[in-house]
This record gives sequence, structure tokens and C-alpha cells, in this order.
Amino acid sequence: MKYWLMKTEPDVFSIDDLASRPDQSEPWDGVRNYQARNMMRDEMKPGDGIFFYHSNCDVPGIVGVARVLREGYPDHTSWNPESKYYDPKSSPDNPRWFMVDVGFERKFSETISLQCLRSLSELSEMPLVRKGNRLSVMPVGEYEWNFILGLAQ
DNA sequence: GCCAACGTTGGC
DNA sequence: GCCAACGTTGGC
Repeated sequence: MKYWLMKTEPDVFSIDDLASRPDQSEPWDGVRNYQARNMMRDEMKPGDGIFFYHSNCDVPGIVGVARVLREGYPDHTSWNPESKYYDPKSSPDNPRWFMVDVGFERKFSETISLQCLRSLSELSEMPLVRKGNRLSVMPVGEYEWNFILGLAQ
């Protein structure tokens, strides 16, 4: 089992949105970055843990835990001309973009802010706290996973 | 294959 | 809103 961190802008899709879905799950569509795609297509497996991260907001940080429910499959929004995620180079026969299904697990009582994560030397190896990291899906080590869960009590 | 121009991300 | 960092595009 592996661990991940997935970023989302809460104005677009927040952990509360995930929790209030009828089945508390959501296809993680719209990722248009090759590194992130490769992880979703090739590496993420059902049962893997996900830190749910809010970006571009008042207090950016980890707000809870989700779980991979379904491994990578083609992101159909990529061949829908009506979608804002449309990519003319993607088609059902030759899908360019992939997504996973994500399920709600828990919301932390308080956001573990990026500022807090940056301040902890134990987490200095995380890609998240490295300067200029823009990946919306990134792996989390088992040590960091458990350490951060400890912060959340 | 290089690299300048351009677009996007995301913290601040 | 600014801007640094980084990814993508496309001319050559």
C-alpha cells in the first residue's frame, strides 16, 4: 500500500464537497500533467491513502484523508468538447489522460497548514515543502504519512 | 534537439 | 494582484 497527496482548490472542489457526495466518492478528473497522470495511471491502487490538500486559499494545507477507490482509467472529460478539460488530442481509442476514483475517509478538526508542515524538520524531504513544487499529485513516504497523522491526533 | 515565448500553478 | 517556478509549445 502506498500513500499520496492530492491538491485541490476548495473553491472548485473541497473535502466538504467530497464528504457530501451521496457515496462520498468522486472521479478525480481534469488532471492535465504528465507526471501526475503517470502516477494515477500506473501506481495508484485501491486502498492507497491520500492526504487531501487545499491549495490557493486562505490557509493552504492538509485538511483530511481520502482513499483510492478505483485504479487509473481514462478521463472521459478529455474527449468531451463541452468540458473545460477537453483535449482534442485525446480520444476513447487513444486516451491521453487518466483519473482515479477517490473516497472520503476523514476530515481533520484543524487544517495542518503548509506553514506548519514547512516548519517541521522531519518533513523537510517532502516534495510538497520544496520550493516551486506544482505537482497536483505526489507520493508521500510511509514515515511522513504516519508523522503527519500523528499531528492530526 | 535547443531554447525562447508563453501559459499555469500556487504561495504570499 | 504579483511573481517565481516550472511545464508545454513550436520555430528553427
